[in-house]
Amino acid sequence: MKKPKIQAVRGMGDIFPPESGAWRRLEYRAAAAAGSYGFEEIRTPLLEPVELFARGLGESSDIVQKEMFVFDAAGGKRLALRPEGTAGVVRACVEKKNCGKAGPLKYYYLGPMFRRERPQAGRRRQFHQFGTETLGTPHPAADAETVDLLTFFLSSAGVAEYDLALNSVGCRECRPAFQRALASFFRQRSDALCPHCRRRLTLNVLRILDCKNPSCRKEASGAPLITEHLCAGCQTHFSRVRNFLDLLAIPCRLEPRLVRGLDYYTRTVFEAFSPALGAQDAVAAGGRYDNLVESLGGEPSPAVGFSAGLERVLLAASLPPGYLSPPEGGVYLASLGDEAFRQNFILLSALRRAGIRAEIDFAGRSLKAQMRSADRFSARRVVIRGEDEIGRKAVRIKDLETGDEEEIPAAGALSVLTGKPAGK
RNA sequence: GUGAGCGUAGCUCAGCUGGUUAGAGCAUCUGACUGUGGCUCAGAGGGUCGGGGGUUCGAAUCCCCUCGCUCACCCCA
Repeated sequence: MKKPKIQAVRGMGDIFPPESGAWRRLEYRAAAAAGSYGFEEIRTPLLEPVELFARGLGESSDIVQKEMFVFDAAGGKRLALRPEGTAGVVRACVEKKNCGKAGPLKYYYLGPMFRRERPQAGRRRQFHQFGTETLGTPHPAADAETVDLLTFFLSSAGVAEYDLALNSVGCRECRPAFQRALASFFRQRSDALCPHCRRRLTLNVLRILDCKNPSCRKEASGAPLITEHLCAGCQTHFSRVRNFLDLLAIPCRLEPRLVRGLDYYTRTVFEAFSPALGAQDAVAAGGRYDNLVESLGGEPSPAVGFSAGLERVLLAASLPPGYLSPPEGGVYLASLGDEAFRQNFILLSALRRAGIRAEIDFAGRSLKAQMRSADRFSARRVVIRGEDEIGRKAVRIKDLETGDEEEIPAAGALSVLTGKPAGK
């Protein structure tokens, strides 16, 4: 280590094969699932003005307070790497002034997010999320559709075991009263709360509910429940969402203490946990955000969405055998001598352009070494070409599975190997 | 941001209480009557023991600092 070597940024690792293959397949399944539910892809920038997230996620949220990568751009602008996907999608839609004017907008996104946290199992600084947003409908069926898609995606990705929790956090009509009730409840018991939660008393009472501190937990178990303080509208909405989920026979657990980290959620919230995951066990989460569009400057427009952490999906998935197996098949071209290499090089390109996986040795090594390479390449057949074959205007083709070998005219090699008649 | 554990060949690791040229398996390369794979056998290359400093006659082994990784707290997907 003479020269200081350049290393990847903490929490932002590389993905090599064969894992990269698993990623591609996972992303394909996500896109396919979203597609069949009527969502189309939206791609938004990785960089946004910090104010978007500050306003969108809530100034008091941990993400905004300490987890964003922020940069000073030329012209005094402050930019942030997106820590989540929803704010950007909403910003894009508001900017195009098309927030569900004619029916709901349904978009899915897939890509990297950035949060400056200490890496651990299932948590990276650059991680990847797949999510959907449905803008412009207050209908409870939209909530159910989102949850349905989430469960379909998880099972199609190989996540068999998970716990789906559902709750309603009310709206701006009924939540304040509940928060007051909760605050006065906990204030009477503040001695039993951890220091964090004592601060939460004034900052964000709701979060005391999902504190992991045993003592806080104990107190929280006797706390008033949001579900008993919902206004009529929220109550109806919640029960209709549950009805739709029942119709689809989606198993979920009502969790009156489920709270989300982002401030923009209203009414429905849900979260999927995997027992295979470790400390960071949330594999996907989401909910309704009826006020976000408005608070980002758009016409008031109710919306609902979810997002799944793909690293965690991969960790929680039981991958089918062969999921990580390397590619195989195709042709390996072995050459003996420069002229043989040149002729093989031409054939190589033609094979590849015909869609056949093909490889050649650049190093001019022994035939034995090239055969070994062919085997490692998992080729099905090897083209052998040396001085002898060139003299006869032929090539030898060896089948690596059967060991059979035959000599054919060089001119016919391409059509034999592609299985297509010559001249095509 | 806090805490704990760990950093030895490309990979997985061994190196007891500090002591001769730092090892193994896998991988790679070469060879086994000189143009033929997968098995076997033989051999080779590859490490400033994360980096820096210190203790010592002597350190991969002890101490300090630093960088990195991992897990957990926090929080979240």
